[in-house]
Amino acid sequence: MNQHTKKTAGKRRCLPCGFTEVRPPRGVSAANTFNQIAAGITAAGSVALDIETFGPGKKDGLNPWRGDIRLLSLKVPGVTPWLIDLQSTGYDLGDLGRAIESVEVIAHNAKFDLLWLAVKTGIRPRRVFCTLTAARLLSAGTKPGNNLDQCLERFLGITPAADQSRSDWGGMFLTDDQLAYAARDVMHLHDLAGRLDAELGGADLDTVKALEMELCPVVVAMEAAGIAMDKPRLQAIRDSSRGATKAKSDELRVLLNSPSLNPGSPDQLKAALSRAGIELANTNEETLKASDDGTIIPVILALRGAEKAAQQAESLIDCIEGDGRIHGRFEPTGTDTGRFSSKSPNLQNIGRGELRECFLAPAGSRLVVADYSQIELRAAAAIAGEAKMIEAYKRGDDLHKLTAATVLGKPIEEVTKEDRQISKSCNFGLLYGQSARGLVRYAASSYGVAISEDEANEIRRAFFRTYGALRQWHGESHNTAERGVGEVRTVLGRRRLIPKDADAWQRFTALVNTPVQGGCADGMKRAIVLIASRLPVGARLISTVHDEVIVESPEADAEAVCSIVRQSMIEAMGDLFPQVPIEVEAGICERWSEK
DNA sequence: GCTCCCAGCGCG
DNA sequence: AAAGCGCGCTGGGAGC
Repeated sequence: MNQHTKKTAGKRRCLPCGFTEVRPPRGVSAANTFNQIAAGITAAGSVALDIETFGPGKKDGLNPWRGDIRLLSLKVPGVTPWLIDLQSTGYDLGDLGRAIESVEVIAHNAKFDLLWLAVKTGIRPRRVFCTLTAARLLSAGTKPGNNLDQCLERFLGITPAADQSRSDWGGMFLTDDQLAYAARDVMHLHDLAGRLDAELGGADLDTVKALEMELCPVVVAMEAAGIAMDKPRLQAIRDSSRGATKAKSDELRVLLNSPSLNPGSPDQLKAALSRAGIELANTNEETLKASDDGTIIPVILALRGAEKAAQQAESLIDCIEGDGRIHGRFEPTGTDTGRFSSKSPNLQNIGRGELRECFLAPAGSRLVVADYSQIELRAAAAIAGEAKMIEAYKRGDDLHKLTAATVLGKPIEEVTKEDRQISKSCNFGLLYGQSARGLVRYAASSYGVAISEDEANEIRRAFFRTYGALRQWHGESHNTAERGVGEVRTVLGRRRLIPKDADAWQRFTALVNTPVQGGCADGMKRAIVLIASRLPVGARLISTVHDEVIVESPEADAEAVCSIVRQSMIEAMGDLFPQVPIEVEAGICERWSEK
């Protein structure tokens, strides 16, 4: 019954909705309480965990380098939740921190909570069950919504309560509504995790679940580490790009005789071009290039390029934290296929030019940059059982060149650079169902190679004549798609559901794309886990871009780290695609661009 | 002032 | 009938 009494002073308060608030008055240590909670957690063997955060600015409450944790909510089965006001207790949790590190942590979006804990308290749990990750693995390819309320409702039938997540968690006193909300967030996590775990097992997703849960703390460490930036260089790029943007805009306004034109508006640009006698369906790069007049169009393209660079440089600068580093977020389950997505900022679309030179190793360190060579093509060859490709890889041939030779019917020594470019676009486009028309467009816009549709058609036929197993794999996939298949899996067992309303074409592309792209993502993730477990003290993973990883290493260890990374990548991917040799290009550099 | 969608474009 | 796949960010523009 004393659970239902409400004390206004002192460090513990119990309310009818059932939780224990830990909020010692100033100058009073919370150590004894922490010890008791630690004992409870250790005895339970697992703890459900959630934090509430706040910050001075709008989005600072989501950024551990700019905001603060207000509340740490902990729950073990059979005990009312503990709500710890870290603004009262401070971030040193002593034995409680060690207890949390020693048990399994259950959290919804565990990566978020773990990142804050790592940055603010140094607590780094290793065993994790993320209920968001579990829900996403189950729902990949569909959009049911996987936030905590939606999961509680879908998996446990619990109806959502008032959402307090966006309330002010920085106030002097937290409201009863806020505390009730925080308690509720951890209250059902054990049940939810249990239910999700059973569903994962029932759907044969145990292997991919194990991988993702192992990956979670590794990604947290990667985000916490961040990448060192050359800020002055970035500012110089921003300024010169802004200058170029301004100059090109002015030039364009004169050329088009429209002083008030906003070149950033596709509508306005299209209208102005029309007045100048250039009629276009839209103003994208491809369309512009197709009607290149040699005067106006190049200005537009140059403007767009400068604008993009200025924009990206500016947004990178804004993301640099007090430690001089960018701590981007990697989302291991951010895509339908199993690839990572990246945000805040997106580190997977940094231009290959001077911007990459701004990512560097601090003094005394080196970057070890490693990427898989043509990994998707190798995976496709393995999946389709394409002996011709596999044999070529085993011989160490240049596959793009080989494809060019066979498709164009030339001896391999007569293959030109342009031929190789065309076949490169064949290899990567036709693989996923690209049509002849698509090939024409792709070759033109990506490689600057002009071919006719007839030529493209002939190339396409020749490609599939050469690689018969690929053709057969596509044929089978078409048949499966026509039959209305509802899911597709990678070799590791990762599942992508195909929406009920998908047409046969969408099913087909999902069917050929996911095992390749997703399978490679599985291999990369296995490699990342392996690398993290093998790196020497002082070296750390700092980024990944689909088929590439970056490790920051003390200069003295760089060579050793380089071989660890290369070996781990080959090993991890080779297990999934043993039919085909895996090649990794790894190098040591001071800037990302130098690889 | 805010939210939403779109076009456009960077990457693998 | 026609169709490469997978992302996130930005500014413009519409609507509330």
